[in-house]
Amino acid sequence: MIEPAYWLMKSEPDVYSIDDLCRDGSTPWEGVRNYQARNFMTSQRVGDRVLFYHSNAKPPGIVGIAEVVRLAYPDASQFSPESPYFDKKATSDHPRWWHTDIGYLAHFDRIITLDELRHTPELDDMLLFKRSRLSIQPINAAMWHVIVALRKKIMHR
DNA sequence: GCCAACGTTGGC
DNA sequence: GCCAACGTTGGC
Repeated sequence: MIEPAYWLMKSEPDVYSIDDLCRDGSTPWEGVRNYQARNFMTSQRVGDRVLFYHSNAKPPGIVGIAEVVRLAYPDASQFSPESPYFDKKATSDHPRWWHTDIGYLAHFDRIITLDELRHTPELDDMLLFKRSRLSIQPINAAMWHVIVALRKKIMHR
């Protein structure tokens, strides 16, 4: 059996939230226009696990899990002059931007906030803190397990 | 809404 | 290939 890889993917809830993904079941992860994020996405395989992160949210944090349901294919929006994601240097023979499809798995019972992630010593090496603008990033298996365990932890205030 | 961080573009 | 200008991300 092949082990899945783990990822963190950011979305602004005002644009596309985990509730939207829950409603849709799955969605094409269109519109990524950062090379490193694209390269990570093209290396995703069906069955890989995804931490769904709400950025530009109050508070920002991980709100649930999802999975990769379709391998990367060319992003149609790069070819549409009307689209805000249009890229005049992309051609159908040589697409520049690719994306996978992401499927809903579950909401967490609570948000695991950025602040809480920062204060979890096992997560010190998360790219989230070092490369704050990278919207798709790999997560190692140990971190994945720490995070999914955190969601069951009861917060004392 | 502000602004620091940082990725991209394009002139040279 | 450098780097200034510019645009975007995303926390606060």
